[in-house]
Amino acid sequence: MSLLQAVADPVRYTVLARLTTGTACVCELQEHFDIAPNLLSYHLKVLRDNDLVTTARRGRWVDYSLAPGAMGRIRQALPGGD
Amino acid sequence: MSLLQAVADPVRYTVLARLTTGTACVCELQEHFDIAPNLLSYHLKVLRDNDLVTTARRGRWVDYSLAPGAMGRIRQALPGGD
DNA sequence: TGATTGAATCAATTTCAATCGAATCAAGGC
DNA sequence: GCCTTGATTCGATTGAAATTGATTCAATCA
Repeated sequence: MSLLQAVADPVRYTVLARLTTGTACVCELQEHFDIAPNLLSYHLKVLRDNDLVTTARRGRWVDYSLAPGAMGRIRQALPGGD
Repeated sequence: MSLLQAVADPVRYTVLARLTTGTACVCELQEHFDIAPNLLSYHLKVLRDNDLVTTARRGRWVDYSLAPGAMGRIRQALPGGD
């Protein structure tokens, strides 16, 4: 799956949009969607596999953050993004 | 299909990238791909439906161009694209 | 007007990502 | 240890988009 395809999904798009404002645990991301936890986990894995997000465990919770340079890489993935 | 999803397809991405350098007829676009003509036509229709390209008939041929503001709309469709 | 070429449309199929359900893992509290 | 909670993984299913094959359209030329 290409970087652009990873971003194009509505759920993953919204996750990225949320993470631009700062770190969030899965449980908080979960509140933004009416989807099963395992489905959100699947989408988060796609973002991880594309190095768009980083994770850090905090006790029982896992915090997700935008990966450094993620937005730049996305912009450069556009047709005009030399 | 969302704007981002329209751009994320490899064929449509390459078409857009080519059109950033100027107008091209379908027959020329065809040379860039090893796909059937009707399949290319399908992808061009997706781009048309998303107002990313414009067309102009020139005799037997149809010229495709980037629609005005297409790149701006794509950039604004990104998570950080306010 | 009949043939040819470039392109678009249509119906049917295939393919792959999104979704679902159940099981598993990892950490903390009892 | 056992239970609960937050999160991930696994296998199977679904569904939307990509692809195929055949047909139709539009314009030019013999």
